[in-house]
Amino acid sequence: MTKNKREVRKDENYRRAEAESKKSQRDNSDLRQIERQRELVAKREARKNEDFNKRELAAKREVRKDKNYRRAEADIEKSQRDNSDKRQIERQRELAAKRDARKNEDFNKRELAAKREARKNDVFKRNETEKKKIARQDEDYRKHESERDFHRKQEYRSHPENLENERLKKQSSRQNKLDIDRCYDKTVKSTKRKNIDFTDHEKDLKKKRVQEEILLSLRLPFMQIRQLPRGGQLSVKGNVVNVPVEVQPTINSLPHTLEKSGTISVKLKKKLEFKKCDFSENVRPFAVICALHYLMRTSDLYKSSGIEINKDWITEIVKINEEETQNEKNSREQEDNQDQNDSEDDSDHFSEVDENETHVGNTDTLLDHIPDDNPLCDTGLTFAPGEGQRPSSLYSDPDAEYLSFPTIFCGQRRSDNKDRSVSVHYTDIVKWELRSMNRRVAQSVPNIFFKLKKIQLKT
DNA sequence: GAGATGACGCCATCGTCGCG
DNA sequence: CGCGACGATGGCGTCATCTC
Repeated sequence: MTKNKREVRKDENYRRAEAESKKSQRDNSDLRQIERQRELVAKREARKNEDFNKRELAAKREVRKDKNYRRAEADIEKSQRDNSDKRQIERQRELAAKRDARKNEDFNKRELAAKREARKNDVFKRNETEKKKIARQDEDYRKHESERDFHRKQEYRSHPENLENERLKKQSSRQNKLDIDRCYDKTVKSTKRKNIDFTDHEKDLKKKRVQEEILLSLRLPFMQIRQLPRGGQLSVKGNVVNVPVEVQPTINSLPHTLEKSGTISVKLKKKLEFKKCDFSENVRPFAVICALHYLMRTSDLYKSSGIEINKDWITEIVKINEEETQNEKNSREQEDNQDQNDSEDDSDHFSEVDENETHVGNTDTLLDHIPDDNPLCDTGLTFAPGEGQRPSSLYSDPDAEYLSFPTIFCGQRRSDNKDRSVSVHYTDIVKWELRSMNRRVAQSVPNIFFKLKKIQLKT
């Protein structure tokens, strides 16, 4: 076929006819487009060729020789330069802003540092925490805060590595605490802790008369204390009988006087039927009830006993106290001058007054009321505490000592051996208490005997 | 086998810090 | 100054181990 065509093309007529038909084809626009695309592709291919590039550059150089073209080019460059100027300005502005920001940062830093310094101040810190506390008193705020914290924690704990971190932290903190505890116990051996127990107690319980103490005790340790024939040493005979006592009837029958120093005579009997009374002393009902009120407020042991005090009386006392605090302010200067009077009071057994009650007016009222109280002294009140109660064993009553001697222990338990990391034997505690700076244990003969019996029982 | 003890995890709360 | 974020810490329940 091809061979035929070649041969045919040799014929001139045929060739002309072919060219003409092609021409007519090219006139067709569709065909032209297709051809143009083909040309573009071909050109692209050609540009990849360096020679073609060189040729193109040369062509451009030729074009630049034309003035108009150059002017146009310069204009373009100028506008580009303007753009770059604008950009520069922008950049400078940014820099300035950054500088400002940095300055602000510095300022902030300084401010923070100042705050940090301020927070080192205890007063400031206390104020801050106080504020937070006040804010946290609000129910809504607390709810909100705990919810927020809860969500935060949940989010935090969703990552296992955080959880692990938390665990490790806790572990190390516990270890630290343990170490400190052990070190502390090795060196100080918990005696200091006991010391704190003692000094924390309020002073007004220290100076209580024997019988006032008995009236308040929830337990009565009955024991026979005798003077030995030679030398007059005291000894205890037989066992200690621990009797639980109901304080409520005693308190109910005590007159609720408002005078602080008013005294009444109280006799204690083993049984009401008996004629002989074992103890007889003048007692200040005010002091007794005040002490009971204090014990009820502070002591868990007394709170659980369920004693009720007349509330009306308390409110009246509170009123009086408020008035007295005002008076106290007024008469504080005068009080210094009353030291002589106080020393006189101390020498007089019956007018022994608590430290808190050293007011000008008290001595006066005491003097005023002595004649009034005298008839009471004759009749007096008689109690038989613990009558009809069943004695309980010292074994089964671990709180007996605290309840028997409220003036020594102020209704507070000693810290338990469970709370100490090193257990301390009862004898060590007794030794410490007897040797303590505070002589109240050493001066209480019944308590010494009580301790003796307890140790004998334990061993 | 019962209770004592220690380690641990989870949660709530608190004090402190940073930011707007 | 007030609020939110954050870390420290205490309380409580649980489990494992020890002791009698």
